[in-house]
Amino acid sequence: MTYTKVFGALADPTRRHIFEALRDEPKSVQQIAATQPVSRPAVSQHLKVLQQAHLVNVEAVGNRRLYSIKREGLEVLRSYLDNFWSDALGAYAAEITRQMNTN
Amino acid sequence: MTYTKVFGALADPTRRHIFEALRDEPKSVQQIAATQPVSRPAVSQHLKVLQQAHLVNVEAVGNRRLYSIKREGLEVLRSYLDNFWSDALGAYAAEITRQMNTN
DNA sequence: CTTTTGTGTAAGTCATTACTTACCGTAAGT
DNA sequence: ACTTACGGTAAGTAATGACTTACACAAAAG
Repeated sequence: MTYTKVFGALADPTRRHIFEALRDEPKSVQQIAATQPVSRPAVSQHLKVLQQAHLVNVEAVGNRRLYSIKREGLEVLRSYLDNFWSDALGAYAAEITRQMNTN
Repeated sequence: MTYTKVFGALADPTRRHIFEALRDEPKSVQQIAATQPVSRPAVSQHLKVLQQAHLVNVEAVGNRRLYSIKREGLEVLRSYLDNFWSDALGAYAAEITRQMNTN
């Protein structure tokens, strides 16, 4: 369920670009929308999805709302990768692991 | 573009389950379909998507087609995570890194 | 050779989604 | 107070997607 949210959030190119735009510094909705080819409400909707995936944080500052990267979402992703091979490590998984170390 | 394919492929729960079902050993379409709540053609279609995302391999063996995990897709994912912070590391990214090491 | 098994693909349907414009409330500037 | 700036939400639309059944074809079995 959480995986679905995170993968789904990053699956859309526009949404991924918005997410990446926040990497260097927190930004307001307008600041983000100015660099994106979609309307301002569209950006708001994307930010909502990113928020539900625990990929961004919001902080209301005066008139504006500053969005920033939140670690939690990406950590879910990393744990998926880390757990993929370790869970119930069978013969085939071991074989793959061997390939990973070899190549 | 590649990111879109991989994230999109793993965003669907059914497709993710199919992918995970291949972790322990290669399986035929029927073997997979037997454990999944969707029809056999649906599984075929999911496998096609996973293939295009470089997440699975196919090998025709006699009558059947054995699907197996392919490393490439997940490696794309891992590199996305790894490059996320390191690319154009700004002040804010450094701050996040500090948080990651602190918490 | 005929039948069965295994799988991909076509076509159609229903739900989801990414987008737009229009509208509303709230905070800041004059 | 009035106006402008900021941003969330509603409503509608066009595209995408996940699923089904029906069909086609190759390999295995009889």
